Amino acid sequence: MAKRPTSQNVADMAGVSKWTVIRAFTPGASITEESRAKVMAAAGQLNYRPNLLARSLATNLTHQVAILVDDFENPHKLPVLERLTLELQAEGLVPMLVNINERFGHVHALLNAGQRQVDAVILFGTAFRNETLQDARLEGAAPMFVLARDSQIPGVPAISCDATIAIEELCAHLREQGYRRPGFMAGPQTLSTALGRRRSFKTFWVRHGVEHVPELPAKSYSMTSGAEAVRHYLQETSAGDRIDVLMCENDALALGALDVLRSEFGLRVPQDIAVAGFDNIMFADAPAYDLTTYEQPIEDMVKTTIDMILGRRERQTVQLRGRLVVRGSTKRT
Amino acid sequence: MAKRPTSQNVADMAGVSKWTVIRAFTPGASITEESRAKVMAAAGQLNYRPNLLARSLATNLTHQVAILVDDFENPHKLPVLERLTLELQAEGLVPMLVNINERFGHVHALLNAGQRQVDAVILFGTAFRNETLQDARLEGAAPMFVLARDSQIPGVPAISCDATIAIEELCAHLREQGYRRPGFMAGPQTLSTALGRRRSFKTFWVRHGVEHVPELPAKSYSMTSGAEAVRHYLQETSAGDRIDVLMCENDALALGALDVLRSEFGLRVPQDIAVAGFDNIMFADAPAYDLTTYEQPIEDMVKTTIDMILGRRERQTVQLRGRLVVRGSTKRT
DNA sequence: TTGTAGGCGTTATCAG
DNA sequence: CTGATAACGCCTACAA
Repeated sequence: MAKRPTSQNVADMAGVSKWTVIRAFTPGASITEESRAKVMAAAGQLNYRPNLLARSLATNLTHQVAILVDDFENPHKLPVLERLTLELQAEGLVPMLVNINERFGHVHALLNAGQRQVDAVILFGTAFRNETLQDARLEGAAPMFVLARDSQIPGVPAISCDATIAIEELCAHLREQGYRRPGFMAGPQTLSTALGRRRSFKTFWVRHGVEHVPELPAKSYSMTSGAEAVRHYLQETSAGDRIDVLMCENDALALGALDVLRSEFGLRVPQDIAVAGFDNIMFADAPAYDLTTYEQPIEDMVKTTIDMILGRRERQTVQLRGRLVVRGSTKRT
Repeated sequence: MAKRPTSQNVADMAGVSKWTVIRAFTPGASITEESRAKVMAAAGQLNYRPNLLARSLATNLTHQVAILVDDFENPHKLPVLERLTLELQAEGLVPMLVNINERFGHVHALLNAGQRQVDAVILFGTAFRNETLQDARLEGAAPMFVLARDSQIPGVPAISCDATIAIEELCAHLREQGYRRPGFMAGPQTLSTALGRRRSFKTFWVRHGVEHVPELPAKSYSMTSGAEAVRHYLQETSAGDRIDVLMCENDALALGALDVLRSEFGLRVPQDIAVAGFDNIMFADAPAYDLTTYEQPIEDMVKTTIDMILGRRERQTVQLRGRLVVRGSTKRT
């Protein structure tokens, strides 16, 4: 349990001043090879490494980035988190994971992050109100970024998947397969708009002559909510009036719906009703589901975000293009 | 983009010294109500909040905890991370999420965490060698804890689910259902021991007169590895010699196996072959799988870990009891 | 190239 | 109860 050695300790051992020690650890500082060697030898012996805390205090840069997540239910979070941490680390940044919920809200988190002097804040979640954040933004000096959904907050850029193109591609596929009675399962109204998927969906079908697109409202973006929503719909709708394809706002909803369609109502997918989702989460490709979906360009989104954080790219809302993944749940032929 | 106000700024405004300001923000410090009121008023106006970075430098306590994760493929990570962040935050601790992989190994991570002066390190992953960590432990002064698997590192306590009891319960259920030809799907040899599930499984069946328990080796703890392993087994084994129940070391393997059994070999579960897993991950309860499994006591494990971190509990390896979850994949009746 | 001040914003400790 | 001094470990700027 020896105390951490400081630059002074190393200096004493190497017979130089502590400033020379610091220079030895500063890339591109003016110092003789000889001095540097002496310092490094001593540092190696003492196991010295610069104290990043002290460095941060002096430079006003922590190299820490807060990631605010509010929906751990969604399996989609995992691959994004994996990628995000990976790329942040590659840039020497450290991710601080913050769990947002009723007890620990955004404002609280932002104030906290501010006190910890994080270099940036990434909002990676679904449920937050723009108004709340707008106030809080002033408090936390750190620049904010919204990941994987829209941002209506002025000055806070959003990095997301281009929903218009995505839905357009998806619907084109559905139409080509012959589906003409589409339905849409949307998450909570207030949040749903932030994803822009519902609007694009309706727009597409109206343009193709389908005036009425039934909507199946889900309480949250979870499997159980998806199950509930479709259950309710099927109970209320007579067989003749039913939709022939159900587009869900994300895969969690879609998989929940799929389960209910088959196990509770004995319907065949896609023969009786087709299903499509969004995100391409882990289980979407399992034979048990084989779900047609749309994959967000995770790597691209993450890299773009980090480029903005590091100022290598203009801090401005962008929509990136994902990839349509066609599987059995919508293939008639 | 105004600079953060400091205690000195507040002091000037309130007409006191900066130390008085600090006292106002220190619970239980000796200060008159009058002074405190003056300070708080000024602080409110200036939007002052103590700088945690400076505090950490002075106190040697960062209230940051590093969480080292090496397997984001496993859906089981998500609920644990959710719980972990939640409980850490409730104690005023901040989780630092570290992604461990080939490029960014444990030693690297520990050194980094050491430089950042984290108060503790939680190892939450499957793939790490004890030898590596043993060396690294000396570097990082922060106490380490192993979550959800065994620890063979002296001085590093492990908080995990009691595998012996778990497997015992699970097997008792299987035996009661009439299964007599059990097989076990294990992850990578080197890591598998750390979970203690394989050993317990064999022990149970030997005790009940089953000498030979076929083993299906999987390359990693993923769905695809589970699928591969069972595919290989079925191809190599004639129908008469097959096991009647397959226990998998975790749910990811089990679900992968289940998919292959049904979709590729047309076998019925549980009639032709039963399947059980471990962890009770999100999709285990979906009608498409309906997997019998064993749930780890996540909340209990997390709370115990945090109690140890905070020194509220002896830092010592413990095994906590989970819960058997019986579902259709093993129910004959 | 090297050494010296001074400062980052807080806490610990002691004098008044 | 309040103010002052020293320290935490590093960095920037300047002087030798």
